[in-house]
Amino acid sequence: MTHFSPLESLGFHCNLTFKAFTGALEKRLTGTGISRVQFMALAHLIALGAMPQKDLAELLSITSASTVRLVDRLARDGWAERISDPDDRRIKRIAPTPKAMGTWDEVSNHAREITRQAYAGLSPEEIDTVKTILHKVRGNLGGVQ
Amino acid sequence: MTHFSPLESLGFHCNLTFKAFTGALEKRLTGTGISRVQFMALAHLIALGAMPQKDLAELLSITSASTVRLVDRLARDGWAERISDPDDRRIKRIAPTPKAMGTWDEVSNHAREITRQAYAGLSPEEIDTVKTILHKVRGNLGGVQ
DNA sequence: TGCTAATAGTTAGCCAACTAATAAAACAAC
DNA sequence: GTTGTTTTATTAGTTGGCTAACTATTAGCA
Repeated sequence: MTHFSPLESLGFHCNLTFKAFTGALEKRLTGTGISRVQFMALAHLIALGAMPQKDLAELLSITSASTVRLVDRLARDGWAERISDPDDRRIKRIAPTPKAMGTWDEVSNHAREITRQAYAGLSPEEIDTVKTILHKVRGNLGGVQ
Repeated sequence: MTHFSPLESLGFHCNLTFKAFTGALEKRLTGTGISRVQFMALAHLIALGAMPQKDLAELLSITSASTVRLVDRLARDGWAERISDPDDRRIKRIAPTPKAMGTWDEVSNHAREITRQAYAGLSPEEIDTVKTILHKVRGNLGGVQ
């Protein structure tokens, strides 16, 4: 019986590729005062507008407990704020600040350039194929689709 | 100009898929006393034998500082030990313990079963295609190959 | 109406990654 | 052979995941 080879595992390849993306993003974000995770949160908040903390957690695929800390840091750094919902006092709606919205065009351009760089020499069909197969793999594993 | 859509990003898909793998692995490892990261470290140590801490760091694609803490926990839990190299006293060679080697066949079987489960309904060619394209993407991004 | 369920957010404690600064040892060059 | 550089491991502090236990609020139903 042969042992498990981590270097051949598709999970390992996904981890490496994810690290390549995040590494490239972090490199470009240095000096902006926005961390990679804060960037992803703001991307959702600006694309979809203010939303309950729970919705943000689902979009980011993290727990609500982790989201508390994340929103703490976003608020501390002036990128987002908690707004109590008058209709349901359990809910804190997370809203991007004017400061965040004002710089977003410039900042989000980094992500678009990384995407362009990552896909160089690859057809849209190839990228779609990868996404489709990864989706199937997630389905097989019973994780997030 | 359209904004960045995180949900369509290949990096995001890779993160989700990686989470699906690690989630499945963590589920199967409950009760063994081995964490997912400890599992990956042991997989390298048992496949290749004892090695300097720096080599382990490279295989896991983490910094040497992170490796110190990881090996601390491996040693604390009795899965590996630091052995000073008599020829170069800077080096601590990390060796799996007999306890680790004794249970590895059984434990590593979990990873093989997860791989089988993940690939259900997919041809080996499709898996290879994904690995090849992800490799190209990493090359484009200038990260770890 | 009032008890019970479920839901949203928080806190606390852990694991695991990172950077920056440091110590110790080995190597290299003069 | 002393001095300076490089390499290996460590420490300290931050970020960002997790689970479990908790509070506050809402919703549902007898």
